[in-house]
Amino acid sequence: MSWTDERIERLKKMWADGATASQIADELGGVSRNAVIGKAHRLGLEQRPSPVKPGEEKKAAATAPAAAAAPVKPAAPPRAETPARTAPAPASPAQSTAATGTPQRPQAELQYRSIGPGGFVRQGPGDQQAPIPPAPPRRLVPAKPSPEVADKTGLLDLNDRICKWPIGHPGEPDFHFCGEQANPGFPYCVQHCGVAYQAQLPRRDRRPPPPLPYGGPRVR
DNA sequence: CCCTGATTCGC
DNA sequence: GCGAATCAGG
Repeated sequence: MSWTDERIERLKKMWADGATASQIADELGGVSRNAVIGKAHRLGLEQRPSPVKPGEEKKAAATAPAAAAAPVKPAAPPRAETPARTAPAPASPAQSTAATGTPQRPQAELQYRSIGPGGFVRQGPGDQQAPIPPAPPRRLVPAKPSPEVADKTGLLDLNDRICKWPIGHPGEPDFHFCGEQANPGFPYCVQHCGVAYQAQLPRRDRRPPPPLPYGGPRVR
């Protein structure tokens, strides 16, 4: 996905409105939170209360205080809205995480509700939330352990002392865990620790093909 | 652990 | 210019 004029406009607008980079990324789609932040900075728009910013200091800048013209900026947060607690704000279907069911940003005072391609509406605490459709009736039944996993180390067998190295892939019928004696202080046995923990090389010299397990790129 | 924005740097 | 990786605070 590329940065078309429209997408840049939306980015600017939402950024100015105080949406977080994640919200913007979700809304735009096809880009990561990092991409949004990177773009925002390249566009020059920034100056936002950052959790990591406020205390600005340099290590090597011990001397030469005169050189800097000392551009003092008040940096008054234009967004002075009081975080009025919104009563139970159910996530809209578009933004709910189906699998986990966990609301992603319940603390946000502004939500951007998509109204289709190219549009969204800002929704403040006072606004009405469209009623969410009731979930279809479901009866949950316990899964029966398949014979393949009978003797293997399953999720429920995990504890601090045994190796949690996954064998196979989640969802596969015989997915299980290593189950060996764990290396004390580590989640894996000695052997798997050797695979899991490797010296950090400079990015330049790193061998891309990452070690197992999983290895699949994160999918959204 | 989750979140956040900032920064770096290979591409 | 782009954005993943990383950093660092809450």
